Amino acid sequence: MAHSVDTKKIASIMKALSNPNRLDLFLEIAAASGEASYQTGCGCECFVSEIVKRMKIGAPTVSHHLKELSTVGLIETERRGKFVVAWINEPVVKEIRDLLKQVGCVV
Amino acid sequence: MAHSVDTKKIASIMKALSNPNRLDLFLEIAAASGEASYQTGCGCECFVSEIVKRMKIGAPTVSHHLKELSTVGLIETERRGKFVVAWINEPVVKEIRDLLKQVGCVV
DNA sequence: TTGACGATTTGATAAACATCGAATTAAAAA
DNA sequence: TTTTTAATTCGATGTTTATCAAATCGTCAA
Repeated sequence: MAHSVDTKKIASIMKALSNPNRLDLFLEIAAASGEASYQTGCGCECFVSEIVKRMKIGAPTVSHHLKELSTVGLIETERRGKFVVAWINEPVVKEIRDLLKQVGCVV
Repeated sequence: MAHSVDTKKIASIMKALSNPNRLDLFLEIAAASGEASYQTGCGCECFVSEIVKRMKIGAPTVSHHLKELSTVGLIETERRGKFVVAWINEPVVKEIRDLLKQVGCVV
């Protein structure tokens, strides 16, 4: 079985998670999504401004990272009045998970 | 449940997979490992020189990518006479897989 | 309408990266 | 020993990247 994967696409997703701060941001969104779904049924979204406060990088950088995560489809965002909410885009995460499942010894 | 993950470490693994050629290389090793294990029980290793021929980048670059994959623990390599063999290091792959399992809506 | 606040864009800069050709090392074959 | 082949190291180069400060935009509340 040949490995016919869209390498460029997968690589771009990996790249989006390859910066510590951006990965952190991603995991914060994931965690907040989990909480939201726990509290509200399944809000599965969180306010970005809350996360920004907890992070050690400035708002412009966060904004930049958000766009990068969103460009490769790992998250989705939406403006809600003054604020922005973000949530994980499951299918893309699953794509990576599935790829990694096929990797390695078949033992 | 807080997300207490070694973000730097995970990010460095993601970075190792964030270059298309390097990801390709990684997947080639994975595929060859699978084949080897199928044919021989579980050789789980492959000759790098074979892979190099199939790729569109030069040997120096491949060498550099191999080291990068190996530094973060995604693969292991060993010289065997004139050649070098490589194989996937499962535990590290599993680490990533496990992290992604926890990501997203809990639905 | 004006002020305040969250978010984004712009411009700049320093650091990291991918890649290559040339030189070098390691090991086998002649 | 000399030659060939696989792999690595070195040096250089052009590109991408993360980050910030300053400026701008969008939205709401006085």
